[in-house]
Amino acid sequence: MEKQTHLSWKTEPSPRLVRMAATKDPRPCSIADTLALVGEKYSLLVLREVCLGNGRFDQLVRNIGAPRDVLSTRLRRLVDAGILTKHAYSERPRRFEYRPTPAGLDLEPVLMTLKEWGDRHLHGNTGLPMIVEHDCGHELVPVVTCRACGDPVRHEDLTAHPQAPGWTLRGPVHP
Amino acid sequence: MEKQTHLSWKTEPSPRLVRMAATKDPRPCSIADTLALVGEKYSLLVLREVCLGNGRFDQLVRNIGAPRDVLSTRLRRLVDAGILTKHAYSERPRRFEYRPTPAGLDLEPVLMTLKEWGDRHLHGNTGLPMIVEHDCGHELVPVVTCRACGDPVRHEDLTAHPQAPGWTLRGPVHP
DNA sequence: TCAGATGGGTTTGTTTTTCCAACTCATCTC
DNA sequence: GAGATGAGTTGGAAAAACAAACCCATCTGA
Repeated sequence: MEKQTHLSWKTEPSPRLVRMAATKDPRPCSIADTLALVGEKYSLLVLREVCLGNGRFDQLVRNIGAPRDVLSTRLRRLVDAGILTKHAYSERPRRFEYRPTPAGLDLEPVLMTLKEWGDRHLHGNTGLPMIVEHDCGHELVPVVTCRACGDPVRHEDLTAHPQAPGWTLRGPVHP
Repeated sequence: MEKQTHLSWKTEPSPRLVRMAATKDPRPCSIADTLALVGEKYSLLVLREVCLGNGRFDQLVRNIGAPRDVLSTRLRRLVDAGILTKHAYSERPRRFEYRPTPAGLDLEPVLMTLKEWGDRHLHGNTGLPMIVEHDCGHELVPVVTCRACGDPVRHEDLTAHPQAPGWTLRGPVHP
């Protein structure tokens, strides 16, 4: 798989084995691609605030607890990525508010699943910092289901079909 | 809300306005708490590999493209957090494999929603790097639903009920 | 009227992380 | 025994995060 390097080793400058550092072509993957956009520190918290309607710079600083300069970098990136837009809510003095685009709102499922996990595993479902109510009248407990059959998705029911070389093709993982 | 600082300003050493940097008590939130554990660079990709069954150090290095030292730090942290376990798959020579704990597997919904977003918004649902098949026989397209009513969750149907001060209580965000 | 506060950032200097390449060490393979 | 393999660790340079201060236009209250 990394065979091409074998041929050149004999004549390489380095006299000892040079083992490759992190390969430059990692697995092509939508998860990685998404995280490249929103996986930096604070980015998803920005999205959380913005989805809650708290899109002003000082609200973000306060509610997230991020340094102002970092926040300002993140905001630029998220706007560039088409996840947020910048709205002027006042001329004279010019003041702005960040809001989610439709693509940004499409990231809410990520926030919900993160919240679910934290509620379950970090807060034991008691004394939750925030409760989200669904319009059906109940507390929202998000469940990921399969669009085709509607069933909740369990790890054992999944098989990965990688489209690129270098993948291990597997079904259930647990022994 | 930050009123306590008012009184002391007159006598503070700094002659000019000192505006607080990132407040030290950001919003208490399960999303932030979860990200504190798995939000560092590469952590969720480690989980991806491990859920796919590729839990050996060199596989992780190759498939993720992370520096070995960073990976080794991440692995320690994820094991400490109870998200991974380290299994010896060979004595003499001692060799290890990382596997997800049940809590780790519970993070799969996060991976799925991240993948969905990337598939939709970054790859236009064509030429996807990986297809996951559900046991029902169809390609898995994860949909987040409300456990109580079973309906897909839409942003407009949510209302946040923060349990801590400093929150803005809102329903639908869009104007 | 003007001292100070507010909103939305940028600048500057320091501390942490990341990154990369190389190194280790025990074992297995040719 | 020469070299490869797995699973890391080490050391030094580069990049990011951090904190505090600064900026500038506007508004506010005494």
